[in-house]
Amino acid sequence: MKNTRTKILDAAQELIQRVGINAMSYKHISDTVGIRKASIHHHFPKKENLVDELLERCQISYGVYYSDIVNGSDSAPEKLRKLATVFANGLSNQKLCLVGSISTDSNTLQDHSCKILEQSIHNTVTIFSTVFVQGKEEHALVFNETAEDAAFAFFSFLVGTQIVARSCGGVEAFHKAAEVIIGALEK
Amino acid sequence: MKNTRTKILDAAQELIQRVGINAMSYKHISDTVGIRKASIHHHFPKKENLVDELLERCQISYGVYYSDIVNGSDSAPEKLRKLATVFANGLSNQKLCLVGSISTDSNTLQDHSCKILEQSIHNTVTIFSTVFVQGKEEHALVFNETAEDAAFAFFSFLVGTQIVARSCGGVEAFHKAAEVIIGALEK
DNA sequence: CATCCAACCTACCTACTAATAGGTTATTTA
DNA sequence: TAAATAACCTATTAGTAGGTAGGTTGGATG
Repeated sequence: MKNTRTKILDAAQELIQRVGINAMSYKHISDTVGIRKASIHHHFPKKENLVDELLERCQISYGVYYSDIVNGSDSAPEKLRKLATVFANGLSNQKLCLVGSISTDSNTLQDHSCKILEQSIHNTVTIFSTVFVQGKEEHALVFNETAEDAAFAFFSFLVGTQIVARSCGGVEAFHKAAEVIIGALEK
Repeated sequence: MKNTRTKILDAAQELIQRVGINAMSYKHISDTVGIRKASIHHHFPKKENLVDELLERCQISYGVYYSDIVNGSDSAPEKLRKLATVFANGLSNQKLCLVGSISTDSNTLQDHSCKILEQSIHNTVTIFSTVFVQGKEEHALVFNETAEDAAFAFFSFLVGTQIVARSCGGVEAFHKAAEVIIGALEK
């Protein structure tokens, strides 16, 4: 059985991914988890504490998830397709990537949260860049700039396409867009 | 001299681009414009009316802006670079594309606003797609899928990179990422 | 058994939200 | 000049936000 703390984090994450960080409230979490609002403050005194821990948690969980794909035995383009599928799956549940969702509201975050967010993005890009190093070595991916720059571009593309496709086109539009970009990179 | 209605729209747009639609309030607009909160309700009875009009207005203004670039005499890749520069300029003022900013919070919008948002995205993609048609004809851009799909992918990429780069890397990271994607498309 | 502590509660606070009611002012129009 | 109208105001509403004070419960430890 999950403890209350984890239940709060899970509910908060889902809410942020669906409606954004500013539309998510302790009231919503309280309704979802079945606990009083004040009890959430017992676990996370301020909203920023909750956000910080959420970002750190997803950094670990998604890091492992991405690493599994990145360190597999597929070709580089195939790995990019698998990474895109992770985002497509989120989209099919109307859920955005947590980092992407929070980034949009980054101007309303505390300094400390911004730092963690920046670190989360940086770590994700670092994991992604392995695929581009592999792709360059195997001549399966062709791109200007460094592998890190390419990984940053690809991650940003996935974040943006998730956001735009949720409003217009859905999962189908997402997959076509991914095929355009991955196709362009592997020529 | 701008009339009050326009001043309200301008202030609201700037606020949404900076902090998102849910962190923007009539109070903020009132402080910015120097008018009472109730007076904003006189012009825009509900917040959704303001958002709707804002989306329609930006559809026209940005439509013209994009069209100027798209219908110019540059090569297709050069036009993509100019479109990217529009987003880079917004980013340098910490401002996101209005459509991108509102899309992130699309799950908290009224149905009618969602429809207009969808239409705005569709129109933008239609304008962008002209460049990809040109690029294919001139063999300056190479991509799978249709020109519309490629335009959708490119627009989504710009939206996402603006969001991610604002949290991590800034304008410099944006330009490098744009070079990766445009470079990949023109090979 | 006593006390300690985490977890959770009720009850409340201040600040802010969108929105409304109703009055004043100034400009335009018949 | 009189009526109508748009623009703006003050004052207030009901609801929600994040956050706090202080009490209850129940299990672990001395």
